[in-house]
Amino acid sequence: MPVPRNLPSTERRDRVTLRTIADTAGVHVSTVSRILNNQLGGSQHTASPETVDRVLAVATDLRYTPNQSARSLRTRRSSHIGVLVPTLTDIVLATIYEGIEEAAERHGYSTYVTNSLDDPARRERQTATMLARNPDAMIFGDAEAHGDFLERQSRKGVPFCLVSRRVEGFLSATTDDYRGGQLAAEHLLELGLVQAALLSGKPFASTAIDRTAGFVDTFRDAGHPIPDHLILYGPFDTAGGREAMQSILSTGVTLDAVFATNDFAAIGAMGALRDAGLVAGADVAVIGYNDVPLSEAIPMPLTTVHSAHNRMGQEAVELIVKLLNGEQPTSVLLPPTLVVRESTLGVATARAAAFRRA
Amino acid sequence: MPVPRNLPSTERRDRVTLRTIADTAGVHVSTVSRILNNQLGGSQHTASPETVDRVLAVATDLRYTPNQSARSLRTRRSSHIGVLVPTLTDIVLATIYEGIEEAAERHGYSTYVTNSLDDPARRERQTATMLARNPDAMIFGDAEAHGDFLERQSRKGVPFCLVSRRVEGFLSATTDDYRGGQLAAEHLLELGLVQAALLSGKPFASTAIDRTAGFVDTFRDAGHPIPDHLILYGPFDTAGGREAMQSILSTGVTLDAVFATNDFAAIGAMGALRDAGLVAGADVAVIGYNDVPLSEAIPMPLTTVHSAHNRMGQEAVELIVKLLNGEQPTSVLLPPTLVVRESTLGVATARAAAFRRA
DNA sequence: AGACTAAGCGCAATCGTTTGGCGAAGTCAA
DNA sequence: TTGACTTCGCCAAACGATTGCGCTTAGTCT
Repeated sequence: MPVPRNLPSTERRDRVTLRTIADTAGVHVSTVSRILNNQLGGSQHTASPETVDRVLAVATDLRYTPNQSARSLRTRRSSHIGVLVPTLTDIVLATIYEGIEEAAERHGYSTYVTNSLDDPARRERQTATMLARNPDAMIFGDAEAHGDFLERQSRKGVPFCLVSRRVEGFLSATTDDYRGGQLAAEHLLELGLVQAALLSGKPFASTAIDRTAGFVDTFRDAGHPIPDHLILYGPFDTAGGREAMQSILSTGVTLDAVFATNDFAAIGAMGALRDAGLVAGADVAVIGYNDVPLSEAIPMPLTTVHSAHNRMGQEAVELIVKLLNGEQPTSVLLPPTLVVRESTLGVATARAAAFRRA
Repeated sequence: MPVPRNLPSTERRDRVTLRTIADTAGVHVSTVSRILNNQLGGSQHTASPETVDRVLAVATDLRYTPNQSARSLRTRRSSHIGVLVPTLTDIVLATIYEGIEEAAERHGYSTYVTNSLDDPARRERQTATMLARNPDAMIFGDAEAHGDFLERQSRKGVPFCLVSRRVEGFLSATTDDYRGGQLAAEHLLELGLVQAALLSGKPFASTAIDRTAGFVDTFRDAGHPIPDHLILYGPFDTAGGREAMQSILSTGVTLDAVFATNDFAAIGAMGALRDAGLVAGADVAVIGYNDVPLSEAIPMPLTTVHSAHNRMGQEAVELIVKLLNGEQPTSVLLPPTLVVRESTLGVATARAAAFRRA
């Protein structure tokens, strides 16, 4: 193998600073600074058009890039936004983060992200680390419904907003998870399915809480209340969803439908149904949440509730930008939509067929 | 809804700087600086034990956190590492990034990440943005086998290393993908399966190239060369894997096995087999790559090649740290392992049964 | 012609840290 | 007592950018 070529260079990279530009353009450093910054909103301190052109030419010629450290030392603004999410290995959060990044870049901010794994101690540590980097603002994707973390955070003077999960009284960009739960429930009820089990999520996350409430309320109002023992909480991934479903099935209940507050749990549940000799989509309708790419690509495409995750991330940044501009934005609540696929469509048909046969 | 409480605070946050500490401890600012930094490697400039204690006490008392901007303005070191990946929504890259983050934090570096989407123009832009933030080093997870990007990058004086994908002549932390391809092939050959199709990945990524080569070479050497028309390239996710498999099946070939260079493509392929009335794992063995969590949780658990993604990320950072310490590290190549699950185990048995019946 | 205005630009302080250099005091030996 | 060293800590100059203030000069008004 040849010698790697990407070693640190010893040669002193001749840095181009305001001074360099000032000297070659024959003006003072402060003039250059003003020209480079006011470019758009030329208000107070202007320079003659010729000077502006000359300086701009020199700047682009020398490929000037401002030293962010110097700039933020002086201005006390960093143009950084710190982002905290439960984990980036969850495609939903990763997608939200992509949206955040896109919007941040558009507004001239750069972001850095870390994951709290929903562990309070870790969250404290990560937040402290982020604050040490002097972000102009922060975005929390891992807010918990209870606890005083956000209270304390809001006393630190760094503005922030929430994304994905909301908490009453704090600015947030989320989707209407209660409505999402309703959509799922209405769909099942329209199909005539009334015996439902529910795989909820983390009990401290508004996403799980709201989706569950929307679903449960709708079933109750329709006259088909869901008994408590058919509602399971937990951090469900595919394996977790499978186990949860198994434990429900092991009680011997008869089910028409299962609603899981995330697609991976739903996929796991489908596995458990299969293990039990039931056909997901024919014997039991399965409905998930999030509409991850996988859910339409699996052998039994999954009915699910779609949310605009990328968009949500972008909205969070828009809120932050408004906040930083001194405006008083209000929380954003995006509408979810139902995506109907095979995993819920076969059951009614199968029932009808069975009925006819009988 | 109550008024959001996370608005920017107007109150001037009284910053505690070296000066604050110096004043309350009754020493000079430079003394404080030295004490806080030399703490470990007290070499030239020492302070008396009493002074050290006093200053340290004051510092922790006032909860001093150094101003990174000022520090990096002065030292020309940012303690930042820039990371570029194809996309964070791929769980493999997200896991690698988590490893990067862990190791970076351990070494006192912080990271920021963006995704290039494997788009050359975007890669250039993102890299420029990152460089403007003066990283001490960079990590590229989206290296392409050809092109002069890395060549040009190495002239910019910012050290870097590659992760996930390797390129001859550049420092990298990867797994032995050629070996991984071999493992997959050997497994199938041992099961007596000789008619294989191959869903390769992006033709410019060393991961796809090497895995493919390892697999193809092994089959060739065993006397069962794989015809070109059974090797498909493309950026395959689940849907893509499904389509690719369909197109192969539509040619009417008989297959013993399919090897996909990523698990999602493999899952898609299983779907296509099912559509064609074939049972994955019984009629056709399916083997994937990466061992993502989903692969063991699906109804037909997937045989796959496991790589230590988190570890790989950490190794990349270790390389960077060595580089920054002036050492000349050599590339890291982690060994993959084969994880055998049901998707390859039923075929031989089914054959034997069929044979007995005949 | 004198006074006043405003455009155009330079001056210098400042943000918080780091670090080479230097001075004062203490230690030790001769 | 003196000279040679240490030890401990202060001084001040950077790093690169921003910004309030004030100095020119040219143009306008009376």
